[in-house]
Amino acid sequence: MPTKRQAMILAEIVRIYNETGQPVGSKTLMNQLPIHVSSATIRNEMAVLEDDGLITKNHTSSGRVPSTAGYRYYLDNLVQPTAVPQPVFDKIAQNFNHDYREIDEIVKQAATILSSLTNYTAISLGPENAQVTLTGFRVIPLGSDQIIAILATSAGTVESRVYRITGQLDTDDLEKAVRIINDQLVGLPINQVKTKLVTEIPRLLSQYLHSATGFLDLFGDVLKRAAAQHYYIGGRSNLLNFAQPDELDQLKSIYQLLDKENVLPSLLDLDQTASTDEIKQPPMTDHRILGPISVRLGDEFNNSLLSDYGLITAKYHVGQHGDGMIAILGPTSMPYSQLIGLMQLFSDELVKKLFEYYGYFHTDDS
Amino acid sequence: MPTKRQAMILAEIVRIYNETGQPVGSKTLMNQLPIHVSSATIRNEMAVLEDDGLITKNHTSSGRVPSTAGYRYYLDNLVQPTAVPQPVFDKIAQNFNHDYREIDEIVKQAATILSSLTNYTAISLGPENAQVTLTGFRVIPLGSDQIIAILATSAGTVESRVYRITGQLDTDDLEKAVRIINDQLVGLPINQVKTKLVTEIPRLLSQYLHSATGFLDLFGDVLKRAAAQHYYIGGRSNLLNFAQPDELDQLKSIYQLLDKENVLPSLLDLDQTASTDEIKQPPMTDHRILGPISVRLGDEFNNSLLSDYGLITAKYHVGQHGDGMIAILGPTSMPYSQLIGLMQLFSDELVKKLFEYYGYFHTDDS
DNA sequence: TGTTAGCACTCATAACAATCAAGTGCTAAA
DNA sequence: TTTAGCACTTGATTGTTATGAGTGCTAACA
Repeated sequence: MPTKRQAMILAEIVRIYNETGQPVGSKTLMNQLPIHVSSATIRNEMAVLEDDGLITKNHTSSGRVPSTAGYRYYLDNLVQPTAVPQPVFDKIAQNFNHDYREIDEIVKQAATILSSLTNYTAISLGPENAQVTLTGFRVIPLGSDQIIAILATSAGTVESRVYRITGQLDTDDLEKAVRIINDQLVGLPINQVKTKLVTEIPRLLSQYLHSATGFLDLFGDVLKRAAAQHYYIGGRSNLLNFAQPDELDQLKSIYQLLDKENVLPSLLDLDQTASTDEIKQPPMTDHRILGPISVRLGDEFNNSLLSDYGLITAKYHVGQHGDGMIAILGPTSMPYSQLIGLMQLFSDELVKKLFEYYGYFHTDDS
Repeated sequence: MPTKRQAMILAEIVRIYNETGQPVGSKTLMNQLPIHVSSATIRNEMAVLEDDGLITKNHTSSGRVPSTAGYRYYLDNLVQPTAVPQPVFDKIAQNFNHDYREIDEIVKQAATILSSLTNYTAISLGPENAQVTLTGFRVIPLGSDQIIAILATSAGTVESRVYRITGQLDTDDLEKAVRIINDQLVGLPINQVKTKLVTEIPRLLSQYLHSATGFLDLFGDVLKRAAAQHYYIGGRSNLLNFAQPDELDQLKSIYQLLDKENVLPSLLDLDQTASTDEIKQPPMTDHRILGPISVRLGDEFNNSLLSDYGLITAKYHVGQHGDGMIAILGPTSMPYSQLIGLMQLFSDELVKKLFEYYGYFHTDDS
């Protein structure tokens, strides 16, 4: 446990290292610290901090750099969120000042704004709710051999997709099947819909239809799309801002990681399995700081590729419409105090915008 | 104009430089060339090639590297497409061996395969046809204040989107408007639909509806989406394979260029204006080689960012369904002979796959 | 006239030593 | 407990030298 003065020095090292990007020496600290002690005293304190594993040096005679453990301690105990400057606030308000027709537009825009404000890579996850129910399913024939399937949920999302009918299903059968789906499944949470889809529904359908498999595939497909987590990544190219030129290979792997579908939710501990199954093991080191915002650093990921990266996540809550998340991916060394302040404000603004959207229509009946 | 032997030397320089990435010296050439001349002779020939601007050297005593003009000459006169090896062919066939439900799936998959085969960034543009006509438009109410608008074209694409009705339009008016659209516009090419939409249609609608603007916006929006060029970029991260570590800034700009919507078609000289307006100026240096494949190099782009890049494009033709394009973006120095051979084969396979898709349904009525 | 051997020259690159500056650890005194 | 002082370490910078790949040119040759 560092003393108060040691903690102050640690915080100052974090601050200066973040500003300059250079290791911090005892002299620099002496000039910057509010207390007046000599550089030798600071050196002694730094030796203790280093013994505690909170700071390291690149070589025997270099300044000190916060270690991952040092950042961890800083984030858990020392960081103070900074107020967001007015121009930034204005920029957020301005960029969010559109009428959105889809939730996904808002979510996507959130990632874009957040990345452009921070110059890091931003990730946004739309609001999700385990209580989302199926509110309707329709199939409309288009021409002779195509149909469009439309599925609506209580979250206000509508998923539509075109399918080609290969002749196994005629129009009467389709209508019957759709009626069965609506009678049996509307009003149920998506999870229950999924389970019923493999238990009761096939039996029911086969009583009325010749061949139900084609239809089940189709419905299952639209359902999967409607229930899929929607996330967006903004400012991918910002990873290049702080990448080490000699680590291009690693960078490439990270890009591929980001592009790989559905890897992200697992990275964020929002693994899909959590919604259907019990949570098998507690999430990894989940150091809570300042309400819904948490930070994951380097070795706390279960992916060694990210050992030099940090991820700031903020969960947000949109009333009965569920929870979502926004995140910033950057180097381990980020201006956390500013970013955490920004994330607090930004998630509030996002929630407002989402409520505004949901406010237009009634989620209960529809 | 280089002599035959000079051309042979140029081709060999291109080949060796591509394999090794190193400047090519006279001795190396002496050993590799099929003709038996001394290195001094080759030096003399190289001096001529350098005077012609076809090769350059990094410093006074280094080997030679093809200049952009050298590549240009090579591509226009010397390159010989290589046959695609069987394993590569198998991989294409294997990766294309799915049933696709949408054209866009095929187009996207094409970019993915092409990038993974070449380790460069691949771009695919779906088939487009100026003769595509509107085949139908529908509006289906969902609940009390949402509708889904569905627009189908003769190209087989179906565009659907959800809109929120703000109360200006009641159901009767909507039905009327949809009927007018179908009566007046179905069967017309998209371009004509667009022009009529701002000329006759508003008058017609206003005769029957109280306020037509909301509906017109809606229809115009879906139409725009349906008529938009669909392209996909695969293997973005491959740009990192050959990027110079000291040019990360440039790389970042290129990533942003790729992410910027609709910049790509203009890059490919398929600017959208070309389809509606007359082509105002002839496309830039469009050196045709080997049928529908052409290559654009460095300074031939109207973007200085790409001065070190090359773009191999192949136009493909899917019968009456229109033309599309696939492209590979890589460094100026690429194994052109192999890549051109690959592009020829690959675009054929893509066309096959697209015909297979279109074959399922009849484009004339539907 | 085209080709070749030979040679001086150029330049990038690597290896090596010398120097410098930043910063540390430790000791002894206050 | 704090501080001044000092020896020591290390990375970065600079200058020097050697090496090697490759060129351009000249003169001899077919």
